[in-house]
Amino acid sequence: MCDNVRMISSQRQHLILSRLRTRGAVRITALSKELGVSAMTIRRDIADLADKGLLKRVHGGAVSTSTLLSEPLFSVKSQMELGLKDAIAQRAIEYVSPGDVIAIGGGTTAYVFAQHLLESQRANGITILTNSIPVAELVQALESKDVEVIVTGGVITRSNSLVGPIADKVIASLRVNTVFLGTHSVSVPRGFLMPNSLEAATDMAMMDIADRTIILTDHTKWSSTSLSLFARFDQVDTVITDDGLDPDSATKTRDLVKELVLAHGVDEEADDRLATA
Amino acid sequence: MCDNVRMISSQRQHLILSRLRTRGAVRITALSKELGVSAMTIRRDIADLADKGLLKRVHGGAVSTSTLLSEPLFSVKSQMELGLKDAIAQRAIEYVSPGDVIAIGGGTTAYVFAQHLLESQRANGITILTNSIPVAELVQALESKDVEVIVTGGVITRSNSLVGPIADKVIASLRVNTVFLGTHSVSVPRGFLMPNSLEAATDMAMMDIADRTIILTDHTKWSSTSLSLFARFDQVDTVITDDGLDPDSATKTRDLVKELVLAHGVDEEADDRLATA
DNA sequence: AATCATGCGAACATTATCGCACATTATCTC
DNA sequence: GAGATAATGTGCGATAATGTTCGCATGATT
Repeated sequence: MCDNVRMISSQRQHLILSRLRTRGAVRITALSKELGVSAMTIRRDIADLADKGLLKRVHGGAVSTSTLLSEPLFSVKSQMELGLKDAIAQRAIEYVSPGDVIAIGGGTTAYVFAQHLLESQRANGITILTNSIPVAELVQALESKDVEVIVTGGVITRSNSLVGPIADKVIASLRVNTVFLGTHSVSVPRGFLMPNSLEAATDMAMMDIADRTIILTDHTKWSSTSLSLFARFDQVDTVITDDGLDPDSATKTRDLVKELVLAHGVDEEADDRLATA
Repeated sequence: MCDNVRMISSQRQHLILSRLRTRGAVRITALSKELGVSAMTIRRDIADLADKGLLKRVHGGAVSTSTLLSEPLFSVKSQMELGLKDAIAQRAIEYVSPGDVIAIGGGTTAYVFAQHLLESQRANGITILTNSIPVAELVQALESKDVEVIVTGGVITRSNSLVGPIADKVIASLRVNTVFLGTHSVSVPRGFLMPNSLEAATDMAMMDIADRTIILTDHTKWSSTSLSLFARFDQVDTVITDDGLDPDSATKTRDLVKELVLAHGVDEEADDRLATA
């Protein structure tokens, strides 16, 4: 189709890595067809990248060495405590059933949750409402799935979330089973806070239309603080965090929220998913 | 673009860097055609810039030094017929004034237009309403100083556009000076068509809120056809295409539309023209 | 286990790109 | 304007990237 265009080799290799990050694995035949180059060229590209240790060669293609080593859609920040976010995401998936209509907010934690969700079987036939551009693009990248995505619209923020009156109005006209939100900080006993008051308002709008609210947040958020409160503890059904949370905060939080889930810590078994690919 | 005007080296080098920022990589052959200078000159420019550490030379062109870190905007499809789309985009920029509120639709042609617009000075203080996720991300990625972006929301399509009743409703609540739309096919004398009727409806919604409608489309669209009509010729103010359009279609189209602009494109046939001239 | 399909990689063919040396053209200076 | 100087274009052999062929290995299927 686009045979007349040739990409620079580094562009190809970059795209391969990009695919690897979103899909975890790539096939040589598929890449060859998609990029309009011969399979041999793809092999050579993959060999180069393997020499640099950026991926792992397997029969028929390549898999990523460390799944989430580099995250294209987010800054370096998301590389920290990635194991924690993975663990949290894995637990959160249990709260989704096939056919559900869910909402997913902005931020890296919610994004990692979306990644795990879409790789699992629970994503079958679900509908996702989101104000996060990365989440929307993620679903688009995995076109095979039976997932519908609705984007809220609104003004775009530095963190690639959509906020403002347009977003709030769109959200208000819809309804979802469960909303999954990240948070910038947790304040005991006040609740959950965001640095941006517009984002806080959009999160509130999402909670208003949801039967159930689930907060996804790693334990470091307990020690930071922010400007705008978007949810009190009694408005939240479940808080999912990791077991790095100190016992004192854990007990205090458990008294305030209906359910507190502690996902098991820093794990390196992220390669499980890749082995099957 | 302005092939008959010779740019001085610093202008060329500035443009190369600018391309690099938006696309992540440039190809010497493409730049040579686009700028109307020999490949050797481009090589010397790139060598200069590489000496200053402003880019990295690779076989066939150059890549941005920061391309290793982030390049989510690039897609293979957007490189097709780039010369034509670039020429069209450059002409279209003239229809934007600082401070304008404009709407930009989906598709690669509109995306390339957005790229050029944001590189130019005309983007100062403008507000962009778009239903294209790539366009929205583009503005975000460039950290364009003085540009506000509003995303329509809606259901996401294969082509990363947002459509459906939500998009239409959001659009209907706003108002813009000018709307820039791509099209899948041009039918003389019927009008402009899209393969997806939801996208057609969203394009119509954008036209409804705009004082002026401008269609951006390369000449190949005259020879294809689609399902859903979204605009008749008399509803459109300006059609911008490239001079690869055959004279017969050009005259017929000129009779139907208020203004037809033929941008001087650079494609395969351009070599023939240069050789004979 | 036998068969078939697919993927692999080495060797070679092909094409595109590179960069030198030099010709040409533009630009500047007086 | 004439000459000097810098910038750009051109031809060509060398080089790198990519494509192709084919024998062999691997994985899947029955």
